Amino acid sequence: MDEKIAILRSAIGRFVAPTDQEWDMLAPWLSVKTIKKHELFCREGERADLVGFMLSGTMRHYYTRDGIEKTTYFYFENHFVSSYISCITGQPSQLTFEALAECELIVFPYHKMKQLFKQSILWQEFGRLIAEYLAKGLEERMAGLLMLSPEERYLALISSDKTKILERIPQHYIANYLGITPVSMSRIRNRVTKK
Amino acid sequence: MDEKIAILRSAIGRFVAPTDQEWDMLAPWLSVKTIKKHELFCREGERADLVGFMLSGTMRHYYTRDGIEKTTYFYFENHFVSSYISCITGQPSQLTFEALAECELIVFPYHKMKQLFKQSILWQEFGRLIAEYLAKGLEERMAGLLMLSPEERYLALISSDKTKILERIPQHYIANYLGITPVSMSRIRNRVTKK
DNA sequence: TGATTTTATTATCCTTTGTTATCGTTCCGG
DNA sequence: CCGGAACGATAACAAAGGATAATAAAATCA
Repeated sequence: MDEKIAILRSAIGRFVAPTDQEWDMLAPWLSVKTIKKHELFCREGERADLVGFMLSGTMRHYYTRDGIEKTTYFYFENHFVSSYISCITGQPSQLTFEALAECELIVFPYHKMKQLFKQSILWQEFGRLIAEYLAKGLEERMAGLLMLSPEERYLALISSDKTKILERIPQHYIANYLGITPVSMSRIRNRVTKK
Repeated sequence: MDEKIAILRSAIGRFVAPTDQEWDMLAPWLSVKTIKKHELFCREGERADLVGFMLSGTMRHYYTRDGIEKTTYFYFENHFVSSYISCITGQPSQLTFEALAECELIVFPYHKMKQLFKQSILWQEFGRLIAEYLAKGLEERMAGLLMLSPEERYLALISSDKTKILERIPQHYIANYLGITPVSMSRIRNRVTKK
C-alpha cells in the first residue's frame, strides 16, 4: 500500500511539491480500487465525483450517440483518469469509462479535493495545473482534428505513440479516436504500409 | 476608464468574487489597448504574455500550416482572449490573433497574473476556474468534431449561435472553424436551406 | 466614384470516406 | 475443447468532401 501511495505522490510531484503537512490533508481520502475487465469506472448520465490514478491496467472512455459508442480516449498506468468535466461542473457525465484490462487505481472523491482547494493554496494550485494540463492536451488534439487529414492523423499517432495505444488497444477503438470508421482506418493502414 | 474596469470586474465576477483588497493586487497591471482592424494581438512563434478582455470588436485566431491559415476560434466583446497555452507553457505561440474589426481591450501581463497566483488563494482559484472553463469548451468542441458530420456541425452551429459568429464572421473562416473547406460549406448551406 | 480585392456560389472532376456485406482469424467463456 | 462472439481485412457501391476554376456579388479603399 505505501509503495502505491508513493507512486501517486511522485505523479503529483510532476505538478506541485506538497509538504508532509499538505500531504496529510489528502492522504485520509485516498483508497485503492480494482476494476475488472469490462467493468465501468464511470457511467454516462451519472454525476461523477471520483478522480482516479491508474497504478495498472487500461481504460477507455466513450460517448454514446444513437446507441453507438464513440471511443475518444485511452488511459494507462501512471496517469489520472476521471470524468473531469462532470466533476467540475456537477453535471451528469456524458462519458462512460470502461476497463479494457483489469485496473488498479488509487481514487479520491472530487468533492474532498474541492475542500482542499479552499484550505490550501498548494492544492488550489494543483487544481489549476491539472486543468491547464487537460486544456493543453485537448487543444493539441483539436488542432490535429482540424488541421490534419485522417491519414495524417494516423501517421502522427504511429510516429508518436509513447503510450502504446497501438499495441494495447483494438483498432476499431483507435479509429474512433482518430475520428474515422474502422473500415477506413484499415484502408489507411493498407495504403500506408505499401509505401 | 472606470466603467471599462467595471465591465472587466463584472466578468471576473462570473468566476470569483475578489474583495477590494484582492482587486487592488490586480488593478495596477491593467491597461487599455486598441487594436485596429487587421492588426495582430499575438503572433505565431512569439512567446505570449498577454491576457486580454475584449470591451469591443472581433478577433480570430489561426494556425498556419504550409503557408495556409486555419482559423479555429473567434472572440467577441465581453470575453477573454489570449494565447493561453503559450502563456502557461512559456512556449512560442502556435497561434496568431488578428483583429477582424477594431478591438478595445483591457490587457494584463500573464507573468503578473502568475505572481498573484502565488500571493492569493482567490487569484489562484481564478486561474483554476479559467483553465477549467477553457478545458470545458475544448472538450465540447472536440466531441463535436469526433461525433458529428460536417453538416451536423454546421446545423449545430446555426442552431446555437449565441456569439453572433454567423453574422459577424466571413464564411470561409467559419468553414475552417468547422473543419471543412469554404466550398464544402457553401454546398452544405445550399443543401440545408432547400430542406 | 471607380478599380481592385475579397468573398461566396456553382460546376466539374477526382479522391476519400462511409456503408454494408463477406470471410477468415482470433479470442474467450462455457 | 468447442462454439459463438469479436475483430480485422477486403470488396463493392454510394455519398460526401477536397481541389480547381469560373463567375458573380460585395466590400474596400484610393
